[in-house]
Amino acid sequence: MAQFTRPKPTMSDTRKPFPFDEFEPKWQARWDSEKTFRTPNPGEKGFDASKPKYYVLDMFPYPSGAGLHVGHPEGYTATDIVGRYKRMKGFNVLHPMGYDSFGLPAEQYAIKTGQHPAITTAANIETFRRQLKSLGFGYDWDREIATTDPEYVRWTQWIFLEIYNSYFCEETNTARPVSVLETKGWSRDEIDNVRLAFVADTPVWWSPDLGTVLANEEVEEWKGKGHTVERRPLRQWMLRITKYAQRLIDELDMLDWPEGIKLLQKNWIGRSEGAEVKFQILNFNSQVEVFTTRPDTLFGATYMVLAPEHPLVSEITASEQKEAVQTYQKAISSKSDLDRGDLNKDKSGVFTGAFAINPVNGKEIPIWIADYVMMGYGTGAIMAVPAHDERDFEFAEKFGLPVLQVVEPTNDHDWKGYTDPGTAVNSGFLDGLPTAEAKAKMIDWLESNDQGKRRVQFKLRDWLFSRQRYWGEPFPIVWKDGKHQAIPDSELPLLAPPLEDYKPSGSPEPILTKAREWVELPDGSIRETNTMPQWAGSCWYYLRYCDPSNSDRFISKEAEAYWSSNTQSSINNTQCGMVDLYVGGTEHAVLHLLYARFWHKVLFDLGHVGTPEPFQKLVNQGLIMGEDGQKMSKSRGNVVNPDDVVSAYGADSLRLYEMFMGPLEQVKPWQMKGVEGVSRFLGKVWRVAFDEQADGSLTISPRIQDITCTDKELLRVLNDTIKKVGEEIEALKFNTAISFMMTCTKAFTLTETVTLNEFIQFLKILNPFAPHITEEIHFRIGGKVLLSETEWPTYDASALIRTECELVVQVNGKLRDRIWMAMDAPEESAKELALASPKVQEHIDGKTIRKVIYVPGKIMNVVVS
RNA sequence: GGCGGCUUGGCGGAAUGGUAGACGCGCUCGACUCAAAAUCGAGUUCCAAAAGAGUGUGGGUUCGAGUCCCACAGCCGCUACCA
Repeated sequence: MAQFTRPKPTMSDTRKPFPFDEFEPKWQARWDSEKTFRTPNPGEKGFDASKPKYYVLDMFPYPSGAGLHVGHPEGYTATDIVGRYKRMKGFNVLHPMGYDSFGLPAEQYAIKTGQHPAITTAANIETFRRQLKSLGFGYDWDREIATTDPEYVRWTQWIFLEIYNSYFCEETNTARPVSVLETKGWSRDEIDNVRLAFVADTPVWWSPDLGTVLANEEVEEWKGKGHTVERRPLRQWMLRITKYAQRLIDELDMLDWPEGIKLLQKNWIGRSEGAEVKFQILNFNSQVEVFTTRPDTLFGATYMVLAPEHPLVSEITASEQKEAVQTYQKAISSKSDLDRGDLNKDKSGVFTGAFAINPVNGKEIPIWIADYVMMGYGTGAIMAVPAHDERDFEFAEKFGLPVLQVVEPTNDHDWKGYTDPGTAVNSGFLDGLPTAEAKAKMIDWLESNDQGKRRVQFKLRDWLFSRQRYWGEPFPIVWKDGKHQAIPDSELPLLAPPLEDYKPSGSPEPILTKAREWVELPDGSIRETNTMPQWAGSCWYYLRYCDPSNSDRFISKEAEAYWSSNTQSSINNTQCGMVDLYVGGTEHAVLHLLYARFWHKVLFDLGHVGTPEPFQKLVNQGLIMGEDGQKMSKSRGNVVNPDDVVSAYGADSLRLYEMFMGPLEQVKPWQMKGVEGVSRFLGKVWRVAFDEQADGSLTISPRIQDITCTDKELLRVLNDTIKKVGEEIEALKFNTAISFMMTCTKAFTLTETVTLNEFIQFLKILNPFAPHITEEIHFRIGGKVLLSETEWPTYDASALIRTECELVVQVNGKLRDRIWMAMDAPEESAKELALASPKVQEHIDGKTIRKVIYVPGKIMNVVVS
């Protein structure tokens, strides 16, 4: 059990190093009542248009019943430090917080506790808010939002209708309103076929015990939690994210995101270039299209494989193969995903009895079905080139199919199973060409002979956007005469009706169908009963923060323009994302971050927002592990509760510790001893200011004096610290920033006179990290204003200048001596001093000096042999 | 299998190609105390000391490499028959 306790309390040890339990709540109450961190919008009282904006965003939490986890304050403290720092540097800082309060987990929790999700959600939000406030974060609480608020739901639904009422124009590569098509005379059905939100019958992942379908991307997560999923063809709402695949890849280049996350998104979108090839089926009027990235190997295609679910299978299967094929199909459909993919890589398959004609040489090749070909990717059919594809090779070996070489390796690799580029052989008009050229030539041939064409294929699927659950936004859609249509804006928000029983029924019917009175409208139309996934709310919350109580628009033009302005990109000077800094966990690398980018781009295309991307700079905080180095989990009993840390050491200590643990982005283990360490540091700062009397009362230390500082060394350390801490905050290197402040505190501890001005400067730079204790000290030593409302100190560069230095002298790269000399000593005199050193002499004696490297102020390296 | 990340004292971690181990934890010793806690001070990579060795392993570039290049190993994460 990693339960932690305060070091054994003794009779006299009831007092804490500083009375955080008294002053932390006091300052929190003051910030709250004075709305210290309120940020006015353009047009509002107190708005200063001369200041540049800085938008620093946290990934808002899902308010679970478990309350805040120590992982939350990690990112939240980092953004709070940056936000408070930028504020002191003269920015209008937007630093908001809210709750991602819809979703499956909330509903699961409600079912478990037997309470309505609205009640549990409200209670959980209450807990989260209390915990967040107890950590002293400088949020603008007037901007607090929850995705379940009716006013928020209203605009989520409104944005959905914007998407619904749009199509993707291939010419402009942007979304446009479908009204454009109406004026062009498109029919209703034609328009419905191109909407960015559309209804489709597709095989989807259905979970009986959750009572809903899941997006491809969510399946693993819920399976991991022990839920079952099965494949079912169901009628679902989809969002046409695939139309944005290319832009979602290309526009990553403009973002200051970790390269790893960009790569993760690129791989998820999965672009591959190749060709679509048509194969005529022998004795049938049908053709099969395959997608291949290696059209140059077409001459080597010795068989074809269809996915078992491929619609053509039943049509082309020869009667003598029917039984075998059907048996195989049945076996595959009952196979779980795990059997088909993860665990079983053994190739299996059945011959259909049919043959396809290779368009390039007229050869008849057998058509098989096999589960290694997926219906969901490409065309659900492949041409198999066993000589140059591992999977095809394995399959051909197993079933004795011919293997024909068409690529000559460039190295001494055996041609069988050689998959890298080489030189085309046995390939007619391609012979002798390197792979890249052979691909191009084959595509030209296919296109000019109408046998295929160039094609770019993406792994990304359209986004399955509907759920059958209760705790989500209802679709603002009604069905009339079998056709869907939007409800008028005036009816938004469309809220779910109250339901007594929202437990999964085991059928794929949406739960809202139970609310008959709500579903059936007087004019005979019927409400859509699906609800939106949890992602819907998190796709645009950063926009709503900018103008949270606007009842006319999801965000006003003015607020959008101001909070999108002046975003600084480190890559090129283009302004591309709205949010300057976005901090959150890596678990959202592909889902939330991809969906939000997609929605933002649609809104951008439609002219509702002015930037093509939502988040300019992204930083992923590293996971905090348990004290045992394992992932924190209830079952391991290594979970640390932030409330316990706050009551034992105070909020400032928790904040400081989480920042001191190590680099923000790194995975780090929790160490309760480390919290004690930073708490001790804060105690030292406290004791610079105060002396404790025998009776336990505090008096201001007589060392503090309001006079001009003449202590050069103190001035040097302080100014160096001011400079470094500013730089480190900008670089998000909070751990080293804190270590510099520890060093500076030591200097204050050792000096005889603590000059007031210098000490207050120090309190200012510590303030973003430990806001409570710094305000308290400042107040007690006579400060009249809030430190957080003062300006960030500028450092005095002249105080940093050193005239002397300790020059390191090396002989052949090995450290031999250190010699004090003038910082700017000329090379000749420095050399003279260095060579005179007995320790250096010892190592150059009798040898020839070949070279002397001199870096003034740092190092001298004498090279001898 | 693929992709990404990581590897530095007893521990968390510092180091624009320039003194490896800042800062903190822990530990040791000392001061204060009847004693302890708290606090303050000194020390703490390894080796008994000197010499030397030392940033996962092996090479390379360089006057000089934790840092750059090549190969390899181990650990962690994500992904997985993507044609």
